[in-house]
Amino acid sequence: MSTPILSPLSFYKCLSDDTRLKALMLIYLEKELCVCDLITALELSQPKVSRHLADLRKCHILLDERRGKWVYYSVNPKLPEWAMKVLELTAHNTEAYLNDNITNLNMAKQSECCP
Amino acid sequence: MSTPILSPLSFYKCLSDDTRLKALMLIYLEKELCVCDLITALELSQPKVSRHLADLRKCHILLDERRGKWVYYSVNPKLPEWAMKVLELTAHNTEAYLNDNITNLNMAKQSECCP
DNA sequence: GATTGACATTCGAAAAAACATATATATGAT
DNA sequence: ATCATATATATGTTTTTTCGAATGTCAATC
Repeated sequence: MSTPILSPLSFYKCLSDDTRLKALMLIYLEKELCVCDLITALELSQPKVSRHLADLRKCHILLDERRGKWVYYSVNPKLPEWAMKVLELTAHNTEAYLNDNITNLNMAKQSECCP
Repeated sequence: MSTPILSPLSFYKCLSDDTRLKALMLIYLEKELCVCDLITALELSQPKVSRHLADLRKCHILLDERRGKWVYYSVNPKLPEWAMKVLELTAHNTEAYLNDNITNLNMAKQSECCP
């Protein structure tokens, strides 16, 4: 029954790293993504992506769900409304920042990573 | 004529420190504050406050204006609209986080720091 | 049950950020 | 000119964050 406590400071600390911010924006825009999608979209090593996703998970911004071999990440719908709106504003005003990654992601979706 | 470029990453890096986030929220809520107000409100040393204000100034989130002996800081009205809305959402949803500092600030305002 | 694929975690090093202290500058008053 | 006050910057140090590489775990398949 308790809503997860998310201090504004820990929220913004999560957004203050390039990998975390981009991963979060992509997941927000796509509703959910698996780790292999993000590795391709961000062009980063698997441990690096995984570590930053863990940060976002630990402060309850993201949820993870294993389905078979893959782990899917999505934005926690229980996020405070103000935080959700911040994500919305950011995602829709950072096209240039995300451009390359979205291109990579679309290519990833057409390949054979995850179903 | 050019609007100042503010990448989402550098914006959120500025918000990811306790001193900077609180100072920015207080300045946003009060329209403008001088350094001595912030020293009292945040209960921090002068160089520490000054250094973090400089960070916020350097990425164009804050403007500074000297009036006599005092330097007043305010939110840059040329901030991108999405960023301004993020400040609005944050300021009005972090009462508990700012509570003590607002109390301190009101006491500061009644004392003899700046006019 | 051994292996493979997808992902997570640990560890030590390197880089970045934050700190306290000292010093500099700018303004107004004496 | 000198001094006090308000603020900024510079410097050396400590703390935090990030990273790559290696290793561990879990589920599916052979």
